[in-house]
Amino acid sequence: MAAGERIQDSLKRQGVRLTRQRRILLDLIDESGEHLDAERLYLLARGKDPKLNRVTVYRTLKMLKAGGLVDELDLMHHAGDQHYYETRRKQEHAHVVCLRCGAVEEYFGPALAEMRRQIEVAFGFEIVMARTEVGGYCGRCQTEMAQEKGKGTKQ
Amino acid sequence: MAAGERIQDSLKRQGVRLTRQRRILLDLIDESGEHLDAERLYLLARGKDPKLNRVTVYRTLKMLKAGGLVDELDLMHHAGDQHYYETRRKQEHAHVVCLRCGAVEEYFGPALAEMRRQIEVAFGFEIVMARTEVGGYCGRCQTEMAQEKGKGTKQ
DNA sequence: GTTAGTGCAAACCTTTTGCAGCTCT
DNA sequence: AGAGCTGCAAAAGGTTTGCACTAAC
Repeated sequence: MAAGERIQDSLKRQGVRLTRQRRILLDLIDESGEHLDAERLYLLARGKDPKLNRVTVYRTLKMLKAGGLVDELDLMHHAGDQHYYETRRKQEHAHVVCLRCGAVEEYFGPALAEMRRQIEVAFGFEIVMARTEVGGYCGRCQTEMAQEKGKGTKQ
Repeated sequence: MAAGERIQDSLKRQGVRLTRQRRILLDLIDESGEHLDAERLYLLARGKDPKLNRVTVYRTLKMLKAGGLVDELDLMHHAGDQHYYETRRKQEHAHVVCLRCGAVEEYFGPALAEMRRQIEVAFGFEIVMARTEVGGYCGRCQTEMAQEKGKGTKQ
C-alpha cells in the first residue's frame, strides 16, 4: 500500500468492487480515531445506511485483514472477546490498555522495531504482522485505586 | 509466586481448594510443552478422568488467569479464536507464529524488557501483563513456498 | 451481461451461567 | 458441617455460511 493512500484507493487498485456499503465502512475506518470492533462499526454504519447488514461488516473486515489493509487487535480482551481493527497506515505501535478504565494508549518507541529486527535475524523469520499489547493500570487509575484503598480500610 | 514453584503449590498457599479435577488440569499445564487451548486441555484431562467436564476446564483456566498464574495467548488466531495458556513461570517472551505451518517459536531477547521499561516510564503505567505475538513465515515454509511457486508457473 | 457482493436466516464455535448435588478441608 | 467446586443443560457472545437476489463493472 502506498504511504498515505486511503484504503479505498488501495482496493480500487486491486480491482475490488467498491460498493456503497464498502464505501461507508471504509470511510468510517479511515476516519475513526478509535479502535473499532465489528459491532461498533456496524452501529456507526447503520447511521449512514440503516439497511446495511452486520454480516457485510464482518465480510468487509475479513477481506481487509486478509489483504493486509487493517490490523486486528484484541486490546487484552478487556471488554470481551471481540476484535478491534485499525488501518495499517500508521507506524507500527504497541497498544497499552488500562484494565480498570479501558483507556488505550499507543507506544511508538524504537524497541518495537528493534525486536522485529532481532526476531527476523534470530529465526530467519519473515514477519507479516506483529502485535504487542500491554495490560495494566494507567496513572490516573493508580491514583484512584490508592484513594479507594484508603477509604476501604476506614469503613 | 515463588520462582520454580508449581502452580499447585501456589494455589495451596492461597487456600484454594485442590480437587481431583484441578490436580489433573494443573499437572497437565505444568508439564505440557505445548501451548494448550481449553479444548486440547479438556481432551487430555479426559484421558485421566473421563467424567471431567469441559466447564471445569474453563473455570479452572479463568481462575488461573485471574490469579496471574497463567498467561493467555491468541497465537495470532492462527487456528481459530480460541485462547491458549501457559504457566507464568518462564521468563517473559514473545510468540512467533508461522502462519503457514502453525509452528510457534519463543523469543526471549532484551528488546522486550526494554520496551516494557519504556512504556512504564513514558506513560507512568503499571504493567500487569504484556503480550507480543508475531505472525509470518518460518524459514522452512519460506523455502517450501518458493519451490511451490516454481512448480506453479510451469503448470 | 457477468460475477462479485449483499441481506437474511440459520448455524457455528468458544465460552459463560444457573442450579442441584457432591467433596474437600 | 459448610463453603467451595463440579457436572449438566442451557444460553450467551462473537463470527461464519448457504442461498437467492442485487448491483458494480
